[in-house]
Amino acid sequence: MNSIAKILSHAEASCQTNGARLTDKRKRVLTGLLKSQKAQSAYDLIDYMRKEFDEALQPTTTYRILDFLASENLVHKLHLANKYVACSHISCGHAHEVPQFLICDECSNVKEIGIKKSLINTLTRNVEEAGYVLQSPQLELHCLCQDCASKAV
Amino acid sequence: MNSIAKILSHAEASCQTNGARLTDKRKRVLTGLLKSQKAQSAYDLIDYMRKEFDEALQPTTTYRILDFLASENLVHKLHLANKYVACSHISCGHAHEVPQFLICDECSNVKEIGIKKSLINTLTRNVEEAGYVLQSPQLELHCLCQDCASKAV
DNA sequence: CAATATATGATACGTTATATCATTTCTATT
DNA sequence: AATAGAAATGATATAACGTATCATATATTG
Ligand SMILES: [Zn+2]
Ligand SMILES: [Zn+2]
Ligand SMILES: [Zn+2]
Ligand SMILES: [Zn+2]
Repeated sequence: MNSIAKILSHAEASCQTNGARLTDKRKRVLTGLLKSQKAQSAYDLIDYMRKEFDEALQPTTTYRILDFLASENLVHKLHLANKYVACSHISCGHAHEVPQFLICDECSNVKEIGIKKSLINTLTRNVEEAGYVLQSPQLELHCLCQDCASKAV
Repeated sequence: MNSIAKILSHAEASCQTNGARLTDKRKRVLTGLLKSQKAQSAYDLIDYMRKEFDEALQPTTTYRILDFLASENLVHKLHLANKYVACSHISCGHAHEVPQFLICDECSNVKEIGIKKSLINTLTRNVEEAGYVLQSPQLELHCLCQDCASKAV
């Protein structure tokens, strides 16, 4: 079983646990995002799906499916870049932690890393001191990836 | 001298130091953002300026002016919310630090606080461990403000 | 004043996202 | 299997966000 098939079967199991339906269409969109190996805007993804899989998606459908996949933690929405990226940890088994995204400003490469507990604590404390309540500690950071950083020298 | 006039004179001085021109139009846009007391999208601001000051702004002009004000650190762009907010520290005198924004998901209220050095260090270390280079440590966090949090109980 | 740089006006267009209503597919119950 | 209700998808239109381009006006400098 290749890697994508394995991820899909994990995704399917995870949805089943939550009483959610990973339909064929949703599965194909997820597969597209996985194969593309990068963050894509909804419209990027529409183009990609048409070119690579000859599948016509409308904006409405695409956003709906991406929202669904995000609600199942199979896909993450990067608010900073207006893009969507497949979760890097679908087949890990463990519960999904709060993600932290490193977004390359040059090439849109995205790395998903876990946030350290201590950092979340510090953040939460900062926010509380300011009288606010933290809703989601998901972080998105403007970065350069290794490749682009080395080129930029 | 009322508070806004005071802020504007600081802003003017700051621009002069940088060899930048705070034109009348730019000053009026900054005044609008200051008076509105909250984060606004470019189009929100266009509406606001028309209603409150009977000033017609085109999108192009508005974005240009907002970009200018942001480059002078008089206004900050919130990438997460696609909104702009007047800097809270224009008349502080001290050099502008890397800001951290607490954005109320309910009412769009924004609080600007400084990032603690230790937090920046931790972030930078995390990013380096992942092989990336941090471009800007500006943080934008989904929160609830005090008012909205108390209502939500 | 003339030459240059900076700022603004005006029009069009491209991208991103949602609203709305119709149709199809799935699920559960009889 | 038939039916009814829920969930998913299709289709069309439109709203919201942002930029490209070229023309005009204003400020700065020599
Ligand atoms: Zn993930
Ligand atoms: Zn890169
Ligand atoms: Zn500021
Ligand atoms: Zn609020």
